[in-house]
Order: sequence, then C-alpha cells, then structure tokens
Amino acid sequence: MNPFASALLAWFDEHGRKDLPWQHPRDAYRVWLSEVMLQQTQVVTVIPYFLRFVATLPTLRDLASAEEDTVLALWSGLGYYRRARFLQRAAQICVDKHDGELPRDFAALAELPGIGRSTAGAILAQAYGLRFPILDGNVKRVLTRHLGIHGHPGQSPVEKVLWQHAEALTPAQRTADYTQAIMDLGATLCVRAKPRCDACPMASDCVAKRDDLTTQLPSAKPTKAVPTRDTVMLILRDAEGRVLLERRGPQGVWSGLWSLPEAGDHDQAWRAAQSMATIDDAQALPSFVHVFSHYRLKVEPLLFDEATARPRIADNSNLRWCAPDERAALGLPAPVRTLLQNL
DNA sequence: AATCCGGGGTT
DNA sequence: AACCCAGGATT
Repeated sequence: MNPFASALLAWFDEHGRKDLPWQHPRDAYRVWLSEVMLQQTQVVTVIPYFLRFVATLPTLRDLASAEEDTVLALWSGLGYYRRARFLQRAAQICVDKHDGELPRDFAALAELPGIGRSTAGAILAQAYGLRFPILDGNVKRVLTRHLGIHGHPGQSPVEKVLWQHAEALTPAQRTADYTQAIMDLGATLCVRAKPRCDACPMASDCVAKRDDLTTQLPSAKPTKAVPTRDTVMLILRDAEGRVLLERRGPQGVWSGLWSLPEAGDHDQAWRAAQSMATIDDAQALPSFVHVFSHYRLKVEPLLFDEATARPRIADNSNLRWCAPDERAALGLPAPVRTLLQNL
C-alpha cells in the first residue's frame, strides 16, 4: 500500500468518523441516499434529513413505490430538489432492471440518474468495498494541497489530473475505510480555512505545508475576465460652481440616476460639450476604474471650467445645472458623487 | 466549458 | 456579500 494511504488509514483508525448515521447499518441503499444528500450539502445539515428519510422509506423498494410527494416532502429544505426526483427514478430503474438492488457495476451505476462518477465510486467503495476512487470537495482539497496542484479544481484539466491521482492513491485494501478517511481528513483537519496541519498524518509529505501554500490551495475559482468599457465623463462647470447633470435612461446601469454627460472619446466629448454650453478649454482629470459585477468601467473625466449654459439648454426633467449643495438630494452614482466631491 | 440547481454555514 | 459545501445534468 502506498505511504499516503497507509498513513491516512492509521490516522483514520484513531480519529476517523465512525458513527455517522449511514455507517450503521451500512448498506448500499443508505450509502447511496447519504451520498446523494451530501452532494453540495454539509454533513450536519444532512443528518436529520437522512434519519427522517430512512425512517419513512427504509428500503430501496419503499422509495421506488412511494408517492413522489412523499419523497419531495422528505427532501423539503435540503435544496437541489432535482436530486430527490432522480433518486426515486433511479430506485424505480433498480426495481425494474436490477432486481431491486443497486448494481455493483460502475457503468450501470453511473448510468442511473443523479449518480455521477464520484457518487458511483463512493457507493462501490463504501457499500461493496470495491476499489473505486472518489473525487469530492474534500478529496480535491486534500490532493491539491498534498501534491501542490495549482489551478481551480473545477476546471477540466485540473480535475482530470486530480482523478488520476485519486485513482492512483486509492488502495486495494480497506477501500471503504480509505474513502471515508480521506473525506474525514478533509472535513476535520484539511479544512478550507486554517487547516490543522499539526495534527495531519501526512504533513511531512505535503507540498502545501512545505511551501506554505495552504492558503493558496486549492486555487480559487478564476474570476472570469470582465470586459472593460471606456467612457469620458463631461464635467461642465459654470462660474458659480454649478455642474451640468444628466438623468440616465431607464435601461442599463445607473438607470434613472443623475450622472454626468458621457461621450465615447475626447472628440465626441468636445462636440457634446459645445452643444450644451459655451466653453473654452478642457482639463483631463485622472482617470479611474469603477468595477461592476459584469464589467469594469474606465472613466476619463474631462473638466470644462467657466462654462456658460447655452440659452436653449435650460433645466428640464433630464438635464440640470446643479450646485454642490443640491447634489445631496439627488441620486448620483457613487463614483460620480466622489468625483464631484474631489473637484 | 459554462450554467443551473438551493439552502445553509463560514469568513 | 462572497464563497464554499460528500456533484451532476444540461446546454
């Protein structure tokens, strides 16, 4: 057996979780139910749901023949309700095609609705003791740290590498214990924040521990590159210090808020400024970036001082000259308010 | 490869 | 508020 599995199993014998509800009695139905409930759901949340579920529907055949409303009621509050429908559909398939039992064959298992590669492996390992790897959030965290694997575990190439390591490290002996052990380690010691490396049996071989990367691994989900847009904001200021504000349209960001007139570039900014006021010169102020959830806005403020309002550009519902003390009562985008305050 | 599903806990 | 959690199905 490889040293990793050996050390992990020795730790498990001493510190592993051995009293989870689905561990006694341990049968394929209960393991399956627990695995599905535990998809993206934490253990402490699952336990009461699991106990209620197996008390009401103790066997796979009970589940297969139950009313769908009953199953959904038992699931109510857990979330991901599609899991409950898949669960019952899979149970019915097992009754129809597999003699009322979960198949011991990986392909047949993974074909059932709601059972993917990891859940199939978990069932085969936990319920039947067969040598199949799992790769859940715990295993991903443990392996990325132990092996120093960078890149977000959700990305295909990273996940592929993780599956290869998970496969290689899973021992042929005590596979059920090993599977439980690596999840226990991830859940109790190799936790996301402040892992307890001092108590970890594999700390001496851990790349993340060695290189002080436990806070870096597993790599965070890449914040998808948000596009950056450019805009020129026109600050037309008259001799009294009033600034021309424009009400934004009903669509898009800052809809309905009072903001500065904008233009695509300095040329357009000049033309726009001249259409609204008599102006002399322009002063480019330091640009800044405002971050939205879906894009970044690079703002280039252009200050036109000593502007004189053109007679035909009078205050109206969408355009107004606004003194500094009037701005407080208006809805202004935060960066615009800041920009004007710092003039 | 990206998105959706979902409530709850953590930071 | 953002991120993560015993992931899988869908597009």
